[in-house]
Amino acid sequence: MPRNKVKLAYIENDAARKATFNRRKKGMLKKVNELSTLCGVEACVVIYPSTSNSQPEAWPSTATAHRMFSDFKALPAAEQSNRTMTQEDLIRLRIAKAEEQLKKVNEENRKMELTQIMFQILDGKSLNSVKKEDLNDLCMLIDQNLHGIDIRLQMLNEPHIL
Amino acid sequence: MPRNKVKLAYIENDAARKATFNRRKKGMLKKVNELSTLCGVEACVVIYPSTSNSQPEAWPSTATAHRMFSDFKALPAAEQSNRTMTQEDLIRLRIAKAEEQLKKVNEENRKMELTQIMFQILDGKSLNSVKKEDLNDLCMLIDQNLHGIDIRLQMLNEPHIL
DNA sequence: GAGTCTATATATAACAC
DNA sequence: TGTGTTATATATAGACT
Repeated sequence: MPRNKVKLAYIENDAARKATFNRRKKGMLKKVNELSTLCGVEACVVIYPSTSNSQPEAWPSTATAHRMFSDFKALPAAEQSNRTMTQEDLIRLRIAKAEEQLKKVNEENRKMELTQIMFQILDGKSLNSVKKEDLNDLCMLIDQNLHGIDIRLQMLNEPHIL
Repeated sequence: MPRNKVKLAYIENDAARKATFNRRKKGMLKKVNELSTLCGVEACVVIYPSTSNSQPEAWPSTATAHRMFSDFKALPAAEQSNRTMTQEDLIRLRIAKAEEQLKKVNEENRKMELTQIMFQILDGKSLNSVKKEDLNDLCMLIDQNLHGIDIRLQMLNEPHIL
């Protein structure tokens, strides 16, 4: 914007994009803090650098996100006069969607956990150390992975497929 | 900051604070979107107005949160745990927000329903037609209303209170 | 309240180191 | 990479509608 007006589009140049990211991240967080201070609200920002492999960044902190959630539960129910059934339906829809997301997160976590256990076993760890409740799920996961390996072997044996 | 330089502190004046909140919220979200577009990152903001009884607000949309989660899947296992907690916290925050709204809607609907029944009875409708499960709540509501009437009668009888 | 206006405070792109 | 400098684009406080 200064010196040159910048087109609002993804910056292809790596160095320029990184520089802009750092500059603007700083500026944006300052804005968030000002809003927070001036207006007496709690604000929380999370950035996921989807193209790089760096960690997601959260402000002011992950702990704050936690606390915001706890505080929320303590809120007194306020008077709302215009609520309708239609609105209730919409809210239920939102809850359902969010719960679905939550389920996905949990499933993904479970899969990660089991994958790690699988690799530990492939690396020589004793099966005795695996929790009983993990074994069944682990079998399924290993089956899935074996299937992938199987397909690759087929492709190696039949190079014309490639 | 323009016209006058504003001191970075909580704005006591209600109207001014509300106006500033709306103005700056808009500006801040624009900054977040620009950062997102220019640098190819996913960003998410939650604002929790701790002093008022309004609901927390989240940006950008549910759809974006979905996509953020999908991107997240592709990351190596070691980096997952940190990200997951933040993501999960945000989703839980949204669920809590929606559930709180839902509770309000239900309470309000229930109260309106009972109030209608109460007026129908005052209008001569038989008590036999009232559902068993409504009777208890109805009594409480009527008690509340009678209490209000009682106080008004007292005030009429003792005008010096006014 | 929600817009519009306008003077001024800030944010920041390019450059240089 | 991370600074600092500077010219310019933006954001926005207060006033008015």
